[in-house]
Amino acid sequence: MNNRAEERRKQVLRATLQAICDKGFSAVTLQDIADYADVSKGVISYYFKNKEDVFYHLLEWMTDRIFQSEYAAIQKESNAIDKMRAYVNAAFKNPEDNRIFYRVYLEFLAQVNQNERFREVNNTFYKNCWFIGSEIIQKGKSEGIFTNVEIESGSHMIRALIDGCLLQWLMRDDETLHSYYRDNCYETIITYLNNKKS
Amino acid sequence: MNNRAEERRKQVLRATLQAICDKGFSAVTLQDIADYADVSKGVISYYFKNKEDVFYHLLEWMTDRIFQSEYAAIQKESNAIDKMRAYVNAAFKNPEDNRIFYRVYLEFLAQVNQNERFREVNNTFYKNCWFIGSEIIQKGKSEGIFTNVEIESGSHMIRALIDGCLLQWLMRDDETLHSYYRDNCYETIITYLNNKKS
DNA sequence: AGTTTTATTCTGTCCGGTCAAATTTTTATT
DNA sequence: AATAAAAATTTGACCGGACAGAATAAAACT
Repeated sequence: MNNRAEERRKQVLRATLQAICDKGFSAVTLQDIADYADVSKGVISYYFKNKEDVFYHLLEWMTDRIFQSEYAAIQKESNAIDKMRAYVNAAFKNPEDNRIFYRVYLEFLAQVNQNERFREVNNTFYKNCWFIGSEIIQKGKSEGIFTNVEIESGSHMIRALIDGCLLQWLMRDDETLHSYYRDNCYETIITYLNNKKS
Repeated sequence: MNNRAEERRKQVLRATLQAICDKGFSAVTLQDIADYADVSKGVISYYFKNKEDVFYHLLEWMTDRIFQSEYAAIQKESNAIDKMRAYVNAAFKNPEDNRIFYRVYLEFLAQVNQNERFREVNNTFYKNCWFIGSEIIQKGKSEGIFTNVEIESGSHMIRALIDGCLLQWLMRDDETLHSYYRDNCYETIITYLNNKKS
């Protein structure tokens, strides 16, 4: 069935994610992916054009999952402050899985300069992130807060801080820092959004 | 002479920097480095233990240069606000060269999980960055400003925002955005540091 | 001449992608 | 339902090419 193909593809992508996390982007071979997925090498070529194609679809799948999860989180809340909290929480949720995700995402980021298709996927992801930020700021403005923040640049700065915090957290191999960065990230953003111009 | 050796090493490192920027970390071969440096492959083996050793020394050299340049910049200024401005300016100075630098630095960051020595170099770099942030916040406190910011977490957030902005700037291939990110990064940090707790 | 430095060649390893054969699944026929 | 035929999927051996590092040769310097 068509279903089988879809299942296999997912299986290969999940295997690739784990393989990259363990061995690093450039060290992963087709054989590694096949081993992690418990299939033979030929299966990968059967369902994907080539290795680059596997990576491309993995990046697409990952960034889409991150966005969907973050967007769903803010939609559950009704006011701007809660939405902001939910946004940061979503970015930092699930420490163990998240670490794998962002570790691999970072490897992709490094590849973006060498690969036009990766760049396009990432640009879409950025636009989605900024969209979330814009929605929150706009909601805040409609509530009479966040009055001194520009929507566009504000949404850029929000994502910059989230990414910067995630990066630092990723680089410091200490699980206790997870909530530290999550909470400080949130507090810092709120302070920035709430600023009263002097 | 010893001098000649030092010169050759620098030459190889500079070539490696350029090669990684053009071709990507994992694609760079010893032959590439030799070609960029206008020497033969043997030279590299003569001055470095192996390819990984070249990369290690390059990372060390790069992160040290970034720190030295940023630290020198804040020392030229006398008050906290000016220091902060100088810090951000230093991080964003020299768009073209900087792009190469940070592009390659990003590739190293992605490798950090696979390489203990890289991780150590980067940890040192982070500590240096946080040190700069701490100095600025402390100076501010001694001037009676930045009163509501903790020194440690504040220095973490400052670097997180700088890195996040640099990352976004790097990913968006538009030279006009350089001053946009530099200025917004600075404004956002100052807003955060100056916050009046309600 | 002897030593250091540079250039070239060699060698063993590994990898991505292919493909023909084997296996499994689906469809058609009786 | 049983069987046969066809289609889809899976396998792993294989090939050509690329690379790191070693070995060797040549040149430059002292």
